[in-house]
Amino acid sequence: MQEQDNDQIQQRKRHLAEIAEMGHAVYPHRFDRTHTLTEIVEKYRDQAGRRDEAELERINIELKSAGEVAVAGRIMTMRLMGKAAFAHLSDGLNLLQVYVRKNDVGDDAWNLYQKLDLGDWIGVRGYIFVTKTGELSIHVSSLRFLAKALLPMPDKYHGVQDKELRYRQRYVDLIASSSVHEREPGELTTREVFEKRAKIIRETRRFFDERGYVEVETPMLSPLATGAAARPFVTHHNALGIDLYARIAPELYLKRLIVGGFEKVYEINRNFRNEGLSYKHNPEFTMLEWYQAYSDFRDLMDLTEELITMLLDKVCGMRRIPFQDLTIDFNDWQRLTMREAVIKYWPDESTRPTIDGLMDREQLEKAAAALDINFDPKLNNGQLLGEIFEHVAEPNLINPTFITEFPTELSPLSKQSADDPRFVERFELIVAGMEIANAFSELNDPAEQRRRFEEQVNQRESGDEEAMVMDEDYIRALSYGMPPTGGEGIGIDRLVMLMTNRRSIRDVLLFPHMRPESH
RNA sequence: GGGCCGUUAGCUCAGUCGGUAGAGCAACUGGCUUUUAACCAGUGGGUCGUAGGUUCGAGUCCUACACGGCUCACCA
Repeated sequence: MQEQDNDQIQQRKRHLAEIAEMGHAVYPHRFDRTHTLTEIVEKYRDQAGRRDEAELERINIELKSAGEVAVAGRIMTMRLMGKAAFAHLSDGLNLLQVYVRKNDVGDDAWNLYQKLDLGDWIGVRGYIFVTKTGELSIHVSSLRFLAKALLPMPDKYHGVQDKELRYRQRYVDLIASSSVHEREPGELTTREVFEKRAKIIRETRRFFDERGYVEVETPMLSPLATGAAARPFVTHHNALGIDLYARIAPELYLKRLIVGGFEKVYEINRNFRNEGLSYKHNPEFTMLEWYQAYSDFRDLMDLTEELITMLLDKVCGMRRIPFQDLTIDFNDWQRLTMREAVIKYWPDESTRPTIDGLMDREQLEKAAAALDINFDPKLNNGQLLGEIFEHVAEPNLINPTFITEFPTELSPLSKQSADDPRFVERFELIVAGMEIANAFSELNDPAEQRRRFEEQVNQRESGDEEAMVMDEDYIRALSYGMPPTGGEGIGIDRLVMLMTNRRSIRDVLLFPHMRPESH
């Protein structure tokens, strides 16, 4: 707006000045509606549609007798025909046509109408009718100016195609995508994506609330960044004179609450990780975590299936959903151990390792070499198996699959398997090649937890910046006794991606992180 | 960080062999009282991402940079 105004902006400013000269408030304070546009559209949907003349007349007499309504919205299209005009108003979700006729609104309103531009906000009063082409409309009797759009609207047919513009100026994307004509069948508008996102979170809360979980809030800023393997953002607290970290996970705080006697808690909130951006990574992302006493990871698998199928039923209305080129079938839940998955998806018969081989250093290195994986020789066996799994199996797991039997080295907060201490009681849920959930039977032995932390500290000292740090207070909490507990985290953004068929996490974040604009 | 692609009017996009910039929407003028990607006639609108270079001449070729997209790496 600082740079030189183009002809369209100048024109719009002129129009605004002329509206003011006509005596209208150019930024009025309120407008009383009887309905939202969506309410009208939904209420009278059955009346719309092409009909013969007599039938149409009957319907319109009936609609007119119902009296006037008052609605408001942003002007998305305008068609002027001499002394009458049509326009579409938008409430962001739905469009409703209005019909303005000079004879019916009078000269003042008609003159005002001449000064309106695409994108302006107006309120109208009038009665509902159906046009001869069958479109539900409002026959306007009076008109009120509500606010000006000083900047020109995007192409009404194609909307905003430039992804950078869509992410940086989401408001423009939201305006334009509500009326874009060119859309794949079933493709959601930007607004609809975020309505669905809200519904997913709402229904998730309801799910846990109904089951007696208590929603809690734990620190977003804390003196230690723990609970996950990731690099943190650092900030400084002036009054205390200490550095604080934006949390990378709420895990250890939530388990302290289990120690304190909460039996079931959950939290839906942001985590922050100072790492790269990708189609499935954003530096801040929304995580659902919950913990429940007297449960183990098997209970959590069942609950996860229940939660996600409930969300699909309510949000998508089906359990077989399209995702990019794939179809994901949420009626088909698989359970595989990590080693079984590696063997199942191993690409080449002649080099395929055995189940036992995947626990043997020499065999693991041979397997990694066969896959051309460049691995750090400092990796331990568990980490190497994890690498191999991610290369061979993860991208191939399309339908929801619980991967179990994680190596203990990869899982410093999980309880070991009762019959094989090389593994922990943990699963990850993989869908469409993405990690959606991660859960385990929580390690509640403070002595063993200390040993695991010490291993992490050693790894950190040998250069692994993502290894965990020692958390003495957490050990102290566990020393007061934590009952057997299961805990899980679900990446909400990725779940929203699946349920709205969006390939990039940026498409399910209203304001994704971008490099700042250079001016 | 590497590779590939993109950046032209407010928006969506063309631009041939290097020869001085095009369309649709939007805007402006006129016409039109049930249109709907309204229509008909006419008009205006450009530092071609930025900075250099090659050339008689660069939107077009070369180099660097900026921003973005995709992808690989990283992110267990």
